[in-house]
Amino acid sequence: MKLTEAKQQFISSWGAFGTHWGINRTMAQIHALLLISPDPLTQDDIMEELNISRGNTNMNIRELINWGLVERVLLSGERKEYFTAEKDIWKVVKQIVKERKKRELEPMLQLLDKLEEVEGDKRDKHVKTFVDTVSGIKKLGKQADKTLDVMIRAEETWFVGNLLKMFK
Amino acid sequence: MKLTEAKQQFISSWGAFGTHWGINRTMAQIHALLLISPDPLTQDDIMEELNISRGNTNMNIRELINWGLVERVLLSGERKEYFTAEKDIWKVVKQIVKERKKRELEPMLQLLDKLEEVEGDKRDKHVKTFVDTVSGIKKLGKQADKTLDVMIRAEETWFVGNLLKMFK
DNA sequence: CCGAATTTTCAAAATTTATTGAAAGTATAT
DNA sequence: ATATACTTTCAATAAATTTTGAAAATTCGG
Repeated sequence: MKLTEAKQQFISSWGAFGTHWGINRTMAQIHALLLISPDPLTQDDIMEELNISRGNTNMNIRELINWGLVERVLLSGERKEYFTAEKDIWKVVKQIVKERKKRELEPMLQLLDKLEEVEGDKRDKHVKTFVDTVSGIKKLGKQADKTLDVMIRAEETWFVGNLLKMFK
Repeated sequence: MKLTEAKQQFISSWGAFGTHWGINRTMAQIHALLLISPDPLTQDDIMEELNISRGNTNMNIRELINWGLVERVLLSGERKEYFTAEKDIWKVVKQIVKERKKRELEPMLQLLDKLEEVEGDKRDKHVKTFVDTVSGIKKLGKQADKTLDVMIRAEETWFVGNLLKMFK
C-alpha cells in the first residue's frame, strides 16, 4: 500500500472511530491528519488535505485545542499560525481520559449522590430497586474515578507493565 | 426528592450520558427505565412511560437485546412479551466493554496491522511519522485489548480490590 | 385454520447535528 | 494610519440520525 492511500484510510477510519465516541468526524480527522504529519500544518493545509471549509476547520481546531490534543505553533518569520498534535499516544489517551472524566463522569457522580437520597419507604420495591441501582452505579463510578486519577498520573511503561502482570 | 422526579432525572440524564458514548438517547433511556424497574415491563409500558412510538420502542429494545443488556421474559399465562435488564452493574459494564471491544477495538487493530506495512523509505520523514504513529497506537491498543479480556473475566470484588491496591 | 393480539418493518417526517461561506474582526508590517 | 494577511463568527444550508405510525408479518388460543 502506498503512503497516500494509507494516510487516507487512517484519517477516514479515525474519523469513523471518533463518531462512536461522541467526537465529531471532522475533529477526529483533523486530529488524525496532525498525528501523522511530521511538521506543523496551517489551517489552509488542513482545509486542502481534508476538503473542508474554513469555518469548519477553524472550529474543530479550536475544539482540539480545548481538549488539549493540539497546540498552536508560531514559526519565526511566519505570520500564519501552525498547528501540531501531541504524538505520544499514551499522553493523548491520558489527556482524553482526563477531559472525559471531568466532563462526564464527575457530573454523573454528583447527580447520583442527589438521586440516592430519594424520599420513600425502602420496603416499597420501586424505591428499593431505584436506590439499589443508583447506589450500585455510584459505587462502581467512584472506583472508576479513583482508578482513572491514578492512571492519569502514571507512566506508560509503569502502567502497562503492572497492569499486565496483575492480570496474568 | 420524590421517586417520580428522581426516576425522571435518572432516565433523562442516562439518556444524555448515552449520547456522549455513541448510544442513542432512546436506547439509553429504555435501559435506564428497565434498570430501575423491579419487575419486567412490556413494550406498551415502556412506550407509555417514555412517551415514544411503538416502532421506536421496538427497535431500541431489540438493539438492547443485541447488546446483551436486556432479556425477553415470558410470563406464564401471558401472551405479551416482557423485558428486563441485568441489574448487576458490574455485569452490565463488562458486557458493554465486551461488545465495544469486538465492534470497535478489534477492527481498528486489524486495520492498523495493514497500515503499518505501508511501502516507502523510512528515511522519508512522512513515512517515518506515519509508521511510528500507527505502531504506537497499535501497541497501546493491543495492551488495552489484553487488559480488557482479563477484566471481562474478572469478578468485581477481585477487580476493584486489586486495582485499588495496585494504584496506591 | 381463523381471527385477534402482538410484534416487526420501513418509508416518510421530524429533529438534531455538522458544514459552509461570506462578513466581521484582529493583528502586523510598513 | 492603512493596507493586507489572516482568524473567527454565525446565520443559513446541508447532511445525518432519530422517530413516527400505519401496514405487513407473525404468533397463538380456540
